[in-house]
Amino acid sequence: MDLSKLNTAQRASVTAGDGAHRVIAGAGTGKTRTLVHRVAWLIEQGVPPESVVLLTFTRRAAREMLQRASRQVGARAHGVRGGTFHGFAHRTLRRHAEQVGRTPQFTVLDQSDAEELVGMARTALGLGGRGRRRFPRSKALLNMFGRATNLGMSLDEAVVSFNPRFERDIADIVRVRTAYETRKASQDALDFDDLLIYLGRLLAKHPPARKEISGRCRHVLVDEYQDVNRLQARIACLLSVVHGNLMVVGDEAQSIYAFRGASVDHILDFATLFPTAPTTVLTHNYRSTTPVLELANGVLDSMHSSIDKELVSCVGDGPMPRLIKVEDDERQADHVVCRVLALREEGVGLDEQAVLARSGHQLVSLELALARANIPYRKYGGLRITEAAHVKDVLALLRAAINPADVLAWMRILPFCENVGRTTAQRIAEARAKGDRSPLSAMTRRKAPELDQLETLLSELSTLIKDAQQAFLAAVEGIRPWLDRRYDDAADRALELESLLSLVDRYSDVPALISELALDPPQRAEAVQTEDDELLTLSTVHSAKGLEWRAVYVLGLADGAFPSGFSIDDPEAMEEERRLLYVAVTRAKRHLDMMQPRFVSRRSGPVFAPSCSLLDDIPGLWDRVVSGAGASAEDDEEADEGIAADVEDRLARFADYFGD
DNA sequence: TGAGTTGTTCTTTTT
DNA sequence: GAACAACTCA
Repeated sequence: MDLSKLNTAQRASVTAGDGAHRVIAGAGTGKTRTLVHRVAWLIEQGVPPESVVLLTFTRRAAREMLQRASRQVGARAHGVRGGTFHGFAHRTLRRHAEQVGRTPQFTVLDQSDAEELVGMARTALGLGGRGRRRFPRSKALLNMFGRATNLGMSLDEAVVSFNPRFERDIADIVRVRTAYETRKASQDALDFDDLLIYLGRLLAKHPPARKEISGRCRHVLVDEYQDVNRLQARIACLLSVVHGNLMVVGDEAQSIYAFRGASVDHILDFATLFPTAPTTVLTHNYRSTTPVLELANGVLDSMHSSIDKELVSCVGDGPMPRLIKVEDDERQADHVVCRVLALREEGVGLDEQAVLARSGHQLVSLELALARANIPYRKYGGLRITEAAHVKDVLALLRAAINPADVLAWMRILPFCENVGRTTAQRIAEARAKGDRSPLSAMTRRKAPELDQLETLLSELSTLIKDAQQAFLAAVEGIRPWLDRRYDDAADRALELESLLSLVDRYSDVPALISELALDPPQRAEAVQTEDDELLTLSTVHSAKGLEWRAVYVLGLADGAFPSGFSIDDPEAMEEERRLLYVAVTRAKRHLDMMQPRFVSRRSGPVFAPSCSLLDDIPGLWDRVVSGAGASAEDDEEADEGIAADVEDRLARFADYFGD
């Protein structure tokens, strides 16, 4: 194996001996490369690949790393167990299901399943109703439960510290959670948080299970350690408790998941847990030019926390980052489209360019503009295919076929049939969950002949569970007549379902399909086949973590957009916004355009955004960026027209309001 | 009891 | 723009 291309610090991490080890790796300093070589080196030293566990933030990251490691040491690298904490927990719990009160066939609830189940528990307890004072919605409730578990605090504490306005409702909130737990147990399901909780509990409280599970983890490597929460940090430690080999890699300046309980404390306090553990710091940046890093360092300087490291470029000089003021979303989109095409002319391919935004919906106007300009793109952090209603329908069919206790699935598919509504669906679902196998059509009061069709379809599906592709095909065929009635764009949806078939063949059987899709739902864009191999990337900043492009555009640098309106009054949240900006700008290798609109779009319409506090707080901003030419003269004319249109618009509203 | 309509509220980032 | 509750009518 060739270690000569690594620098001293990287090599030290790669060839570190046994024990605990921490690597602090600034953006672009070859963190992934180091991990990849570490894995390869371990294998070359004779460590059995299946005793190495590589925990990453996304499954994509794990796949990529193992691919690269296999270039070093061959196919053996694929024997390494890798994936997300949730994926690892899922696989482990399948083997220990009985110990956590489930069967090995348990279902994994994704976010929306969990929300629905909380909603059912909530209404069943009579906590809906609007006559009474406001009670949190199911989404908010699930959020509270998640906060509590991921931070390792009680639900009471979590409500008091994060949702004090619901303090008076704590008793009821606790009741909902108890009911939710009961429902999950009775339908043999675990939600995302449960996967971590139960694995944590198993490791902490069942010594034989711990011995078995951790015994198989000779080396544990954790990527993006700055984004683990308390529960995940605990799991990482417990997994390595038998052999004592734990390597964590991260960058405290890139911690961007506080909203789900992540805390930099875990990487910062590593030395408290492992006093003798060495720390390696990677500081040489191989990704970006000096001007890009000057700006990144400026963002670091604007942070209040004491992150004390400057990135030094090993790439050299390049063009200055540009700050471009535009009028609004549309002008912003137009500018990006022009610039993307211009750079492409200069030889920067579409696949070397990316547009990043704070939230997914900020990309919408750009998508329209790209479509008009015929620029092919791929969007990350947008809709997942499993969020599409018709996909959920098909999956619900399959779920009901493999697990009759899956009340959520029944509640989704039963009302397809004419004369079956919520009430009937609920009655049937609960009866089935209790083991009642009488024919569906015998369980209603009204006549619902379509229930017989449904029953036939389900029994057909249950004979196909060993073959994910066949079963999916049959489910799509079976659901087609109902699609027409449910959706006015049924034809498009049917087409999309057919195109998903190619995606399904990577899963072995139906249970695998269901749980893998819940844990790692493909982006909707990924599912659609395109002939273009050169695609522009659109992404949220969160989903761009760990990636890099030659040219990067950061959208919506204005208070209310980036930073998010939710963060502006909260110093802690603003600190996270700064880290997000840091992540965004450090994705760029060479070209960086930051867009600052004067108006940001809200539901209620455009809102004037006088400034961007994130930029204002960067010391010496104007030494670090140049003011970009917003647009050509002819574009300015259009901008004037845009403003004139605004004035007209306002005048019309005034006239409306004052009753001219 | 199902089906369809209207009004209110909240609106981010992901496994 | 979606989720949810409350309403109406058959």
